[in-house]
Amino acid sequence: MDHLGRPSGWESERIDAARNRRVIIQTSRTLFEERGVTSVTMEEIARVSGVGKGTLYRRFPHKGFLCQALLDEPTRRFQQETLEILRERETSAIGKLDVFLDRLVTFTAENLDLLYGGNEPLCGADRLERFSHPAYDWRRATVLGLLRAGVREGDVDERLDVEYVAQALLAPLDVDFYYYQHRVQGLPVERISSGLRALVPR
Amino acid sequence: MDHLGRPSGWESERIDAARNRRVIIQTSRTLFEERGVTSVTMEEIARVSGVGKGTLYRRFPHKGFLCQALLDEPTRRFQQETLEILRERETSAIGKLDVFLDRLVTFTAENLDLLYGGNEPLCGADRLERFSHPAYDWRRATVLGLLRAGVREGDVDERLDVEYVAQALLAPLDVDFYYYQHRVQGLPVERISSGLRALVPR
DNA sequence: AAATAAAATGGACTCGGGTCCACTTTAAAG
DNA sequence: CTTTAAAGTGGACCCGAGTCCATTTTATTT
Repeated sequence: MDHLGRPSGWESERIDAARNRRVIIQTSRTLFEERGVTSVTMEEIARVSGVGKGTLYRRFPHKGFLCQALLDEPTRRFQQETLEILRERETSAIGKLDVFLDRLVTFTAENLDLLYGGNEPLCGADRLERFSHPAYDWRRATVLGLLRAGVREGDVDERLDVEYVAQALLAPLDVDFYYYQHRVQGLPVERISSGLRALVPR
Repeated sequence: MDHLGRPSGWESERIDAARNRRVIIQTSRTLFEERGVTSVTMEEIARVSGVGKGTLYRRFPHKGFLCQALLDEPTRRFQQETLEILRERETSAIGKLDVFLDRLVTFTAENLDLLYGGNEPLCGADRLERFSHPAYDWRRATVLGLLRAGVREGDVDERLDVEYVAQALLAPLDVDFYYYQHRVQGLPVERISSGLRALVPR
């Protein structure tokens, strides 16, 4: 079972399991849209889906995984499209980094509710999980690669601690931080994007 | 009652209240040191302190406030000393910003456990609280002031969105992020400090 | 088709966070 | 020294997260 509740690898899913998984995801989507991620409880999702709590928790250890499942398709598309754009030959690494960061900002804005809601249950011991998540790894690796290319192309100071900076540039994209700036302070997306890009050391 | 469980302003605290507050704080300190913030429950703190849960929650709505109370004195001293250093006349604004960020990094490292533990209960609805906390305000205002001074002194590009950047520079100091880099990845304090300072746009 | 093992199920249960409120203590007023 | 009201107290109670496991369903083997 992978982290989105799908059968991983070759092993196949029993039909009752598959049915329940579909029902649970559909129920979650509806409930989340109706009342917001935060105010929906796991108990309720189980009840409305017509399954026991054990069944729900077997695949989705907490609400965050449910949000991830709902974000699965948008995330794939986002990564796909981004990779294609970055494959362009003519742009400089620094230019690509600009594009990448801007796209991350936009993606975050577009999926803010699910991202924010999915962050909620990541509290106690597992709140560091998000830093070892594949999607986060992908971001970090991409930024790191572009920074290194920037160094090679002479646009970035070679003395820069690129490993640190790659991560630090992602910190303002942390969902809570972003949510606060955007929803509470009312900072428009464009300002976040250009502000973030201004942080890239040249 | 202020956010550290102390009587705010002129109103005074009843002696039974004062006694319980002292006992609770002392108990917390001991339990936290013995077993780590995370594994101590509010129930336990109440029980060991010999007070009811209601009494505990009256002053400390959650474990985070307890950690804050324990960090109160170090925080004051830190702010005090920092202000004195920043009052120096000879240093440039950019130089002062360097010092300030470095001090923040050190402070975070020195108090990591309480800071990290205190962040734990900030989950559900109130996880944005940390961004409207006085201590955070102080940081943001200081960085903002120094950036503006930097613009005036000609060291910082005047087109920079200083409001955004002031906040963004604090994002990598977010306790979870810091904890992950330092404790999990093993990044030494000096690298975090110099890496962070390299992010300041000139 | 029957037997068997593995996978899946669901609800009872435990646990801690947090609220509530009837009761007690304090301190100020008379 | 009483009275009185406000402040403080503590434990019963509710709620949702998450675990556990006896039972049921599915898939595979014979």
